[in-house]
Amino acid sequence: MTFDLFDSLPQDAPHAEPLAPGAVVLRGFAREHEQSLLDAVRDIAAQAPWRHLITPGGQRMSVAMTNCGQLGWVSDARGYRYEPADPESGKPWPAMPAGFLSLARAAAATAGFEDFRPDACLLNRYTPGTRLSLHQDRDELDLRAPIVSVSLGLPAVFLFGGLSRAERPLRVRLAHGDVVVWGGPARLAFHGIAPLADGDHALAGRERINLTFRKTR
DNA sequence: CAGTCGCA
DNA sequence: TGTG
Repeated sequence: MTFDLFDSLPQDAPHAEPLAPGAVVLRGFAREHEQSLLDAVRDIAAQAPWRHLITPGGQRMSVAMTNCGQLGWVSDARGYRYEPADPESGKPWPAMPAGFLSLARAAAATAGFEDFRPDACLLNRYTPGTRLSLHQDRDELDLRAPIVSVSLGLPAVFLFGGLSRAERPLRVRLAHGDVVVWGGPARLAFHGIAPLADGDHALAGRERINLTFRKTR
């Protein structure tokens, strides 16, 4: 990886807001697809219902999760891993909608990561009070590929830290339609979501939906 | 044995 | 709220 997003980005992506080398917020990037994205989320949740996973330490996560794509992220007493089927039903995860794939690819390319081919999409549902404490996405085998994260519904404060837990994270407000991409030198950055403030979104109601695209292998 | 997507 |  020899590129630097601080140098390579802003000209062709006017709404790009660099967070760190290898990390950028694309403001409103997903907005034109808001309705079809939310429709697809409903459809996925009808096949693989939202559920609260248990951490290896035995704690119930406040975020409700489901997945689509070839593989889905799961957590239980045995640890974190990617599974080809929903452990609740034994059925394969719902297919990744074509629109999800093209949006994730376009966002990655805009951020300087060409040819992103995610094989997993984790869907997170936040309601007021829900949080996700600082963590790294390190269960993927292919760390060359970036993470692409799409925000829908209520706004949230995104915590974006460094490669060590001790570095104080930036606090960035993410609104409906914003997309964050991080990879390269930022691929293993610690990140999280502060407790969600109450509110009411015209399309999503009292919820924030986050789509996180990953290439796991 | 390392790490801890949560907690004290 | 930062750190183990």
